[in-house]
Amino acid sequence: MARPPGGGAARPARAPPASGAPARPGHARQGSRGATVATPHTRRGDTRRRIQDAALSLFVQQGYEKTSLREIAEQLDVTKAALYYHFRTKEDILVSVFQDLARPLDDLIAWGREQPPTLETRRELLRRYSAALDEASPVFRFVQENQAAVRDLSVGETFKKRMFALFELIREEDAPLSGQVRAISALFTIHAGTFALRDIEGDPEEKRAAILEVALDLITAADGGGTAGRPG
Amino acid sequence: MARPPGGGAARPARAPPASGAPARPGHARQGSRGATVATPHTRRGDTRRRIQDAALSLFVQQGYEKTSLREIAEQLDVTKAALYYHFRTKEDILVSVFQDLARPLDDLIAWGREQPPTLETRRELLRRYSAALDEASPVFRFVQENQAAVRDLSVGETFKKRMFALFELIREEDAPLSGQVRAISALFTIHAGTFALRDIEGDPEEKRAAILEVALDLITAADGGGTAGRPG
Amino acid sequence: MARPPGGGAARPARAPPASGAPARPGHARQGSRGATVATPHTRRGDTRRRIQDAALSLFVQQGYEKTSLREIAEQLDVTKAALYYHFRTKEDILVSVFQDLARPLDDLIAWGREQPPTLETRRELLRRYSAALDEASPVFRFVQENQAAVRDLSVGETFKKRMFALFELIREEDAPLSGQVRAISALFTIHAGTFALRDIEGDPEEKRAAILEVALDLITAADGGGTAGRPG
Amino acid sequence: MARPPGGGAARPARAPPASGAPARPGHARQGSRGATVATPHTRRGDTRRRIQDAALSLFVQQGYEKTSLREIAEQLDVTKAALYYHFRTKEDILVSVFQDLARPLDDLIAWGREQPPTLETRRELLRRYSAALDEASPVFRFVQENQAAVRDLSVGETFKKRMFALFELIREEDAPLSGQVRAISALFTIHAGTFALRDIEGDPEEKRAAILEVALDLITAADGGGTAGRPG
DNA sequence: TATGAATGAGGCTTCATTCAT
DNA sequence: CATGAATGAAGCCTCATTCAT
Repeated sequence: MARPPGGGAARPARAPPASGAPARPGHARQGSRGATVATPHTRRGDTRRRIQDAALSLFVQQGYEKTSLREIAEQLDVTKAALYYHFRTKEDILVSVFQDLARPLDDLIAWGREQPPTLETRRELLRRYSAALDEASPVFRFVQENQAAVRDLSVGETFKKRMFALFELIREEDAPLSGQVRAISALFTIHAGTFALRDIEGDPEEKRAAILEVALDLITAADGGGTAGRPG
Repeated sequence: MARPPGGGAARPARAPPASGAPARPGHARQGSRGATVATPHTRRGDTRRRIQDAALSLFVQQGYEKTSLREIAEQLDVTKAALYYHFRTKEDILVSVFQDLARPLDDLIAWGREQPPTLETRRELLRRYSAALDEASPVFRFVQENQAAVRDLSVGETFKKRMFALFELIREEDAPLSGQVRAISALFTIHAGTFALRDIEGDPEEKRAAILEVALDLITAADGGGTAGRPG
Repeated sequence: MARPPGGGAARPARAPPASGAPARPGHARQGSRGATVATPHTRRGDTRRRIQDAALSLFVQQGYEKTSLREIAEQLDVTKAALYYHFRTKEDILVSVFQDLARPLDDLIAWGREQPPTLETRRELLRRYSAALDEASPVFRFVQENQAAVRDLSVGETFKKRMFALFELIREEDAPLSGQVRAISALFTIHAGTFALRDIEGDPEEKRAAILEVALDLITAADGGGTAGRPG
Repeated sequence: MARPPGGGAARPARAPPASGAPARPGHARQGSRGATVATPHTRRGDTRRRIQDAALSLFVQQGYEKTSLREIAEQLDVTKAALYYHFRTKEDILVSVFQDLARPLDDLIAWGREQPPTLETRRELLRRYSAALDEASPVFRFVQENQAAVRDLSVGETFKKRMFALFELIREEDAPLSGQVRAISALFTIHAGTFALRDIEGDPEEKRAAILEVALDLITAADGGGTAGRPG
């Protein structure tokens, strides 16, 4: 019977995306692939990827619930049935996008666990998180704006776990409550700030720097103890 | 029919149901009514309110898109058509809930505009915002978790405007970028912190205090300038 | 129990519209009553009439099926329930309008039956029919445009019978087929011509005259026999 | 999905179902297919056509508004959703039926425009119109009986335009008013006569002939001027 | 003489999904 | 590698109607 791939693990033989190699940098428009080294075949076997791209793009634009498979298919000029050749369900598309795009976060957490739990580690975590956000931005934004929809999707649980893990790495276990809050706040500052500042004036790079600065201050103050935002 | 109550604002003069008085304090659980003064609660004529309560409750639990009018009706043991007697559309239910529940935020903004733009005013704004959040929490949580769904609902625009107005009051117009970020961050700390800390240990009142403390520090530091978290 | 009148025959005591007196001439806009002698009470007990007027007006504008009781009620600034105080069903409203407005046609048929079946009688029937159409135009137009909708309403059967009766009076029983067709054609010319020529140029009175002239010619030719349009 | 067949005109190149060829002659009863050349009628792939047939049949029987998609679907033993696979809306079904069936009228108009505007042309137009009516009868009858319903459907405008075009061809531009009326009357005689005489005695072919004769007389008289119905 | 509240049926439409080809 | 055809469930909404007050 038709539909060999589709499954989570059982990918078709062709081009197993394997570890983490091609990384998909831009992810900007549908069908985007490598940047410098142009992949020659314009549309050959990359349908799966194109679906992911289109789906994410629409999910981000309109929300998960409000995006129908019809729309995704239409945007790609493919039939709905084609989507089902590549993915088992609508949720599966989302999951697959996450598997690819949330890796930076996984890597970050893995890295964090290997470091000593010093202030500098925590600061570096924030720096790296900020950078990661810049890259994988769509997924994060998607999660932020679709919390309710995503809550009882497998992806929701996954994501929550990761954020919590990150939080665990960033806070100082036995700091006072205000310290914990500062840690969370640092995280949120990066997270939400990134999106909130979009609508506001200024050079993107400068803005990112400012956000990071504030977050670092927060974490530093957290370390110092309750004297709020003042390490010294 | 000629004048169903469902109309936006222009309610008919007669039959003034809850023309502003009882303010609905808790609104936490479905069907919750007055706290101190026992409202008789005749279960007749309060259907409109019951719909609002049930709807909000479900919207918060499952998200706006995933909550169907059928569910709302079933929960109230009423037909769907009954909902349509009281409200013109699904969105209208949401809007009406907002009209009632977002007032604290409006009041806060109004108050803020009458004050001199001093640091102390900004601090007081944060304090009051924190208190308001505690009360109207469901609506705010709803907005936070349903951003995508709410984006192209009239309610979305409204809410965004209000948040922006609040931001305008809280930031110092010509502070450096990092100051602006700190202002936003203070707001988010209260906002998101309130929800994020729910899943975490500790006494609610203490947590609120800690969150507020951090936010106040942020705004204070913002005032001091770029020296991040350190006013002096 | 409420709802004393409503029924077809059992009208409330107040102002039994009785025979055919007030005739309702203009029927132009909602609430129109006598022309010269202004009825003083602007809105007292005439609700029944106002409903009929509004209903007919909407039925004509939008069609019977597409006009809802809500719309009628809204236009009168009354509740739907009020309509049900005056009429038992939606169809009843239509029926009542017909009862009042189709009388000219009944009278015409009655008159025709008392006359000798001469050509001149037939010609006079057409003349009077043309005049009747001008007055009761809305109902006729309504029937013409809502044939499908009206077909299985009691009103449909009634109307069909009347038109057939008129046809019987106008045709010459044992004329050749083409004569019969000419008779029908004469009727249709008046009927449809009245509506079709609306969108076209010219003075209304002149147009009516022209239509009548053609119809009279047709009936005259019909009388002459098969020699098509030539009496002599 | 990407390209459902339901699209208005721009059908995809492949899968050209009925791209103009078989013209669907009778279309009288539901499911009727070709007459002389036995179409295999595999009951597979002809669903679109079957929908059109069933729909027209029901539209004619009960009227457009009173025919629900449920009924259509039930009659075909298909789900409502199946209808939506083939057509985008209820109106679309109607439109598609028209596109196929109103062509004879279009052709007639096109032909008329190429002829010199002589009396004989006008007479031939009537003859051909009478023949066309006989064939595409259901659609015309449908329009006649559902004027109100069809008025604000795209199909209504279209049809009106066509009838007006035909009228323009048939009348003599600068004839006196009565001449114009005669032209319209000729059209209506064919149009309405065709339906009105159904309920009446006699051989169909004879009836058609009689109707045509009267119409031709009318147009001839129109040409002669005001002497109504008399060619000589 | 009406209204307020509600109902049950049904309308059109869309969705995620399936499966033979 | 994909399409064409279809389904069952459900969505939002509107309608004519009822009945206690």
